[in-house]
Amino acid sequence: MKLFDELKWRGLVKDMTSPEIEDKINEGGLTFYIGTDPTGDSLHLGHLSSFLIAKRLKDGGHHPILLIGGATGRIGDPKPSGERQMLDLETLNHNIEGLTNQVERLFGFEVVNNYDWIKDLSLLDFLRDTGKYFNINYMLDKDIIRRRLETGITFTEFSYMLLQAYDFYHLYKTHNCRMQVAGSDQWGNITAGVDLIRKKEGVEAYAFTMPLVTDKAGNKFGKSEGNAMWLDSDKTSPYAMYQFLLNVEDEKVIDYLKIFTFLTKEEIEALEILHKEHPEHRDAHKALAKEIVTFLHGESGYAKAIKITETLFSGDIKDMQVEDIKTGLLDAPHVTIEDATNICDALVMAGACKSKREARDLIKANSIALNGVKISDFNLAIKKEEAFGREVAVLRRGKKNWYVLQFLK
RNA sequence: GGAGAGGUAGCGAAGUGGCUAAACGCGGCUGACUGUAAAUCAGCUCCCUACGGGUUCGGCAGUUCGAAUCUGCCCCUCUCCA
Repeated sequence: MKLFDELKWRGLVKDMTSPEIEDKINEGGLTFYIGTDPTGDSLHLGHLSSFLIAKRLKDGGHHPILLIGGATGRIGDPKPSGERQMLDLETLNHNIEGLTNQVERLFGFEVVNNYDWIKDLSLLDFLRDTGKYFNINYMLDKDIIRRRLETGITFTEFSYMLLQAYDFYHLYKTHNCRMQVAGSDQWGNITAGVDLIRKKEGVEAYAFTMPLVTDKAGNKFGKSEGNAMWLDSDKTSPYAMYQFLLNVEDEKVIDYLKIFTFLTKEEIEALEILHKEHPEHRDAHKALAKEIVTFLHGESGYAKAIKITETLFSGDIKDMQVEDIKTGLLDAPHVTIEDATNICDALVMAGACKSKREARDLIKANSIALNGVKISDFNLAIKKEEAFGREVAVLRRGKKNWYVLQFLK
């Protein structure tokens, strides 16, 4: 299968600026870029799909550049819901460093920072040399701007598009970068860049977008309990990532295999058959979780995730040995307590609840288990002699939230 | 600068003097059912060391026995006009 057809098959192509892109992609040798603003110090699962496209293109003989928006990050890309909170310089620099290290480690892309060329751009030059190429009506016609006109948009965010267009132009001039790849929400910004290059240089640049990856309900994919699933193992453990992927909706798992893994068409189609015949075996889910966790955290990270999963889901915790519990719950929050600590206090200390009131609510709702046994008495004292090996007790909130209580020696 | 509309819990949205800690929907948490899925059904969802206490309806100051609801000033948003 040719590279472009493969991208199509994986559902990674939404809009293209030109049909020539198909040939360009199949030929190889193109320098292209993807961009991200340093809004966090790690990428998350929502970023991964477009970075993997870049990886696929790289493996197909193209040259990827990652642009980190040190400058554009100070402005904020307009989002539908309203103005962004501006980040201070210290946070941005911290984030840029984190992202750069991560991308170099995971993907091996060349990394550039647009602050390096935008910081010295004079306002007057910018307005004359770039602003003059953009009619306001053209800008107002962009989908994201149109939507924001209802609720309002500052001049600052309105200008974002011009900076991104300028970035593309700059990379064309300095790196002979001819193509940009992004999520579909970036369509307005990237076509602005394509137009700028054409107008200023008379050169055809290319761009294509990928569909936004969503869950079944149409929400952005990659959030658990409202938090992003980070690619950094310090922020989201291999186990947490593994579990998140294992619990993906049945209807979406095959789509995700195409988008997020390097498994071949044949391998994925085989998994699809297995999945249809025995959804309860979750072969597709396991493959998805294995591929991604191994890509991000290596064999050892994957092994760790599996080990913990086996500890927590393959039997009754009551029958476990101390050592298994210790290793199995390595990633869970740990807290040290005294003998006979009250259950509500322990729940708060462990971070399972925000207050004792909430602790009581959860106990009333039959949601709390101590050492595998449901609790109904909120005056209960957690005793050392009932603990595993007289040193470790285990709290569980709901089905999947575990907390380790370590007794003082 | 002028005229009008509006700011209610994470979000959307009722409520226009006491029965309101504030309907309803979404989201979130939890329980049941399952396959650690989805769908469905049920409970919880301002805060708290609770048969109780504390703080809310953009902000401040008033009117009143009593205010999210009335008055004044201020801040913010939207629409139209300039």
